[in-house]
Parts: sequence; C-alpha cells; structure tokens
Amino acid sequence: MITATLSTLQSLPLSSPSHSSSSYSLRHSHGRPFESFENGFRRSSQTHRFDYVDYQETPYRVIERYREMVLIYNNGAFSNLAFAPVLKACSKASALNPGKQIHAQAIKSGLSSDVFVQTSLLAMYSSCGEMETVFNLFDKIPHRNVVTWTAMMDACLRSEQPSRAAVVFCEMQRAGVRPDNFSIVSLLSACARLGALNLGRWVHSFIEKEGLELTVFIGTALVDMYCKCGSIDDALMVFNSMKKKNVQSWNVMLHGLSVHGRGEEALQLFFEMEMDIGIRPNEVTFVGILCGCSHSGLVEEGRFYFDLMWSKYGIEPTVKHYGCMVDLLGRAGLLEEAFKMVMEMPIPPNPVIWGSLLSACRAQNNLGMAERVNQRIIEIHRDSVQGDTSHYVIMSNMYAEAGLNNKMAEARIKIGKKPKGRSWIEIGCDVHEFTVGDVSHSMWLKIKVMLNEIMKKREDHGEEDLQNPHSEKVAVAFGLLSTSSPMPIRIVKNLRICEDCHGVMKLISEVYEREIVLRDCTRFHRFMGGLCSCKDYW
DNA sequence: GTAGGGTTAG
Repeated sequence: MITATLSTLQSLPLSSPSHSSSSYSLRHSHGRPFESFENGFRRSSQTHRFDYVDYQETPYRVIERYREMVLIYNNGAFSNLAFAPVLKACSKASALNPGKQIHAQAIKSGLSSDVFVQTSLLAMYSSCGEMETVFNLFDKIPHRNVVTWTAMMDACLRSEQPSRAAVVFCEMQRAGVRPDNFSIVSLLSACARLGALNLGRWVHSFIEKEGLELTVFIGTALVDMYCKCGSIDDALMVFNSMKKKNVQSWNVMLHGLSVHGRGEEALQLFFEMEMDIGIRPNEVTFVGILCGCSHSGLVEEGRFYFDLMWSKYGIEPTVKHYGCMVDLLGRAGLLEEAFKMVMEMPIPPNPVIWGSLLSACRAQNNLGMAERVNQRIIEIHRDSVQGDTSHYVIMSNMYAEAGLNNKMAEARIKIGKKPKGRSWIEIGCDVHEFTVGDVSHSMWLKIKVMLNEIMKKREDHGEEDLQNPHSEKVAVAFGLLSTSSPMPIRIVKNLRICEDCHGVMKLISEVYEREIVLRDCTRFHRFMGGLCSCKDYW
C-alpha cells in the first residue's frame, strides 16, 4: 500500500499543479482538451486550477488520476466539481469499490447533499446494480432536478423495472419538473419494454404538443417503441419523417421489420441504408438482417449476408450472428448443416445456440440429434448454479411422443421448479404488471377448457397468422384505443387477470416448450389476437 | 463548469 502511494507520487510531475495542467493540455492539444475544473480541488483557502479528466481516456485512467489528485491534496477540501466526473467514470466502469470510496470522501467533504454529487452517486450505484442503495439515496435527495429524475428512471430500466420508470416519470411531472429530451427517451424506452402502445402514443403526442425537436435520439427511441409495441407502420412513419438518422436509427427499424416477419422489406431497407453516404453498417445491423432472414425463411439470402458482413465490411461474426444462422438453418430443416456450423464455429457456442438447435430437432422430430445437443447443454450448465431447465421440457416431450416413458420421467424430474415470469399488459391507460406460473388457481379446470377453445381458434387461423402482429386488433379488444389526458399511467399492484390470460401465459410455456419470461407483452398481445375476455373482466 | 438518453440471436 505504501509502495503504491510512493510510486504514484513519484510518477507525478514535481512542478506546480497549474504547470502539470498545461503539460497535459499540450500533450492532447490536437484532440479534445482536458475538461478544466477550477475549484475541483482546494488546499487551504488557496484555489488551484486542476485538470484531471479527459473523456477520451479510459474510465480507469480517470479514476487513477483522481486518486493522484487526492494524494496531493489529502489535507484539502474538494468542491462538487471534483466528484461528478470521476463518479461518471466509475459508472462507465461499473467500479463499485472506487465509487464507494469517493462517496465516503464526498461525505467527509460535506458535499453529499450537493445535487450534482447526489445524481452522480445515484447513477454510479445504478450501473453497479446496487438498487437498494439507489432507492435509499433517491429518497434522500431533497431538490431533484430533471437530471436526477432521469437518472432514477434509468436505474429502474437497468434493473428491469420499466413500469417503475414510468411511475418515476409521473412523479417527476407531479413535482412540477419539466421533462426534457433525456427523460422522454427514457420514458419511450420504458414503453417499449412494457409493450405499452397507448402510453407510447401519448408520449409521441406530448413531443409534438410541446414542440420538442425530433432529434436522432428521440426519433430512434420512438421508432423502437413502435416496433416493440407491434405497430410497425407507425414506426415506419416516424422513421421516414426523421431528418437525421444514424446507424442506430437504421438498425432499430431494420430489426423491427425483421422480428415482424417482414424480411424482404428489411433487406430492401438495408439496400437503402447502404446507399446512405455516411452510414456504415455495423455488427448490430447484421444481427438485424440475419434475424430477418431467419424469421422469413430466407435461407440463401441469410448465407449471402453472413458472408458479406466479413467480405465487404470486415465485421467478424459474433455469437449472435452464428445464433441467427443456426436458427435459420434449423428452421429450414437443415439440421446437419446447422449442427456442423455449431461444431465448427470459431467461438464457443452458448446455451442459446444449442437451445435453438434443440428446438429445430424437436420441430424435425430428430430424437437422435436432440439427445446429442441436449448432452452439450447439460455440459455447459454443469458448473452454473441456476441452470436453465427448458431443454429438459423439450426432451421430456420428445421422449413422451416416442413412448420412452422412463426417459420422459427422468427429464421431468430435472425440470424442477421454474422461476416466475412476469409480464405487463396495458388496459386503457393503465399498465398492469402480473406474474405467471401460479398453479394454485382455483379455476384451473375451467381455464383448461377455455384454453383448448383458444388453441382451436388459433389452429383455425393457421400457423402463419400467428406470426403477424395483431396489435390493432388487440388494442380494440383490450379497450386501449381511448386516450385520456393528462396523466396516462397508474400502476395496479396485485393484479387479477382474466382466466384466459392467466392460462394462456401457462400455455405459451407448454406449447413452445420453453420457459417464458415476457419482458414486454408484444408477443403476448400478438398471441392473444383479441381472443381473451380481459375487457369484460375489467 | 460537474450528473441522466436510443439498437443486438432463442
């Protein structure tokens, strides 16, 4: 410890702090200069100019330089200007321990009540996953500004609590704090994750009403929201009206078309994207393209673009690109080729890839290969404490169909207790959160009958129909089309859901032979297609 | 002057 301190001190310039500042500035004079924070550090009553942050540096280097400053001025006082940038660096690096030390120093300096320091601390704890601390901290911030509120929304989104983020937004409005571009983007992100189309539309009209500019960030967030909420045409409308687009805007639209089974249009969009000078497709772009090929059964096109990403753009395929390809080949019935691809890929395959191949084996009814694949999944999961058991569900069903009852029973035991999935539905202007997997429902028998009926209707529609989004139809069914103002959200806890919905959540797990954790209810909306009786129930 | 934002395989 002492050695480290000495060596750090020795490595520092012996000249005055102001001199060290200029030497660093000179060194970087060709790039973005160091941010200058006068009063960042003070010794006695004397103020020194101190530059310690260069945003081009790695977060760890920023933290290191901050520590060097602390060593020099260990008897001095800090101003809030010293803390915010280094806490931002801690956020970027998810560096909890340095963050805690800085928190302690902030308290010692009597600056823990400064809103800049508090907001930076909030963001730091949030990016380190310390949600309890975040909520405690937030409660103790007396004068929250729009940045504080947005940081809190971001914390909710990070911890997979999008409905809470929406509530935070509402509280912010109630507190009389005007939302800005940042908070609107966070709210749109919450809508996207919730599948809350109606709320998203409210946000869109809010943007227009308030005359907020359709910046590239807001535009992209809107497009993403409409895609995730199943309203692809609205997404296209916003996308086409965007004056400025960057690679993320294109990627969002491309991926949206892909997951909606509109692969041909996705490929057309990619063509247009290539025509746009100044836009260079990146690896996310190709995840979107390959996903589109897979969802639309475009095998040859998928192969073509998988090669193109390296040959034309020099992008190395990642595990996600391989995942799309394996899914594409598997769905097309090319099991051997898919298996070969997994075995020969230069990066280690993960359970997602094997799982996708296993689903393909199930679809092709290839028990032999399914067993081989299952073995691989077991090997990968061997070391993990909380293993995903969905592969056993597929195996047990395949064994059941093959009449191998002993093996089926064996697999059933392994399935064990599944964690509860959560989902949300938007009814009117409320966002409702509920959980799935409750087997104790007193109406279960009745539900079962109802589900059979729903499944029959699904079959009558044909499998193809199920691939298409039914958002508009569902919106009507759920009574979503009425808009009310000014406060669009109210979260209902301990929600009762209608028998149909409750049962369908279970059924999805059974039918798709996988554990369903619905992050948004888009898929759920599509699945229901207006067939449930939630509207009457409510 | 310092703090907060959008995309990614099943």
